Amino acid sequence: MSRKIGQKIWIGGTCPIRQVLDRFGDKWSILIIELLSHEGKLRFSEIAHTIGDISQKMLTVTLRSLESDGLVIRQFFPEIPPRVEYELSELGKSLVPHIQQLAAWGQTNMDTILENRKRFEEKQQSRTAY
Amino acid sequence: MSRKIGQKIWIGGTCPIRQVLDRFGDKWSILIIELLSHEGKLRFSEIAHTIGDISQKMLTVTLRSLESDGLVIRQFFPEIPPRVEYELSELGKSLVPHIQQLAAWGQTNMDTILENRKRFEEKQQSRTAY
DNA sequence: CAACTTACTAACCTTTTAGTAACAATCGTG
DNA sequence: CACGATTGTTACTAAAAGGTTAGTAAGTTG
Repeated sequence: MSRKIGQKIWIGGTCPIRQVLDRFGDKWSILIIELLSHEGKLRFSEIAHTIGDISQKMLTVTLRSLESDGLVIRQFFPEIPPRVEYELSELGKSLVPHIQQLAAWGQTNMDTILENRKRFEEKQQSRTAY
Repeated sequence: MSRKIGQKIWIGGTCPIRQVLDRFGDKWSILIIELLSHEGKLRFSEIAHTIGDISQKMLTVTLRSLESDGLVIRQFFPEIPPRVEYELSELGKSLVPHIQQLAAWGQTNMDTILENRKRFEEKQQSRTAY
């Protein structure tokens, strides 16, 4: 309603879409947020096992960045062996419904998209390039 | 409601969040969809100028993939010099509100996130690693 | 006492993504 | 006849993202 387009408002760090994409466009952040939204508190190894194919390094890095931005709360228990629990902050929780909407859209429409893609590839041969 | 978690349901290509992320997690797709949703029909060069810092190659590649998936309609006019117009399909339009919700969340919360991040970095020195 | 545990860190390597530069195609204009 | 206009393509290169492996701490179990 208020944001004007047409003359490079998109440049720089001010475009909200870019900001969101920069923050959450990586491979794991949104996945972890969704997982925590379902499961509440989880330990490091529980997250690792549930996701299955995330490397230890990427889990560490992603959790640390989520913690740094205040989306996830990390609670450390100085036991042996150590225990760490992660859960969503209120800020993190506030993002969840939007993610779920997007996921729902995906569930509804991804089949169509994949069909379109296949059909497009098939008729690539008869493409009018110019 | 129906999707169970806890045993690697997330693996593979079935998780809807992954599917959406795989499709739209790139640098330009969502930006272009948002732009077209505001401006309606746009020519290649108009998109390029409005975004400002996209390379010709990435614009070509991104538009082609959006077209292939049926999110964008490409209309080619065999003139000299050639003219091509892009606009959102119905499928593409159906995605827009979800993107805008996410953008709105970003506008509301990104400042907080950046503050959190700054504060986190500052007290990194006194971090209890173990 | 060796193996195992958890949640990491650090060094290194590979893969993916995006950017740059050069060129194509075609017609009208100077 | 070289040039510009428009929408691309192709090959090459740089940078970012992510994966692999090894190692650490310190106590518990066999």
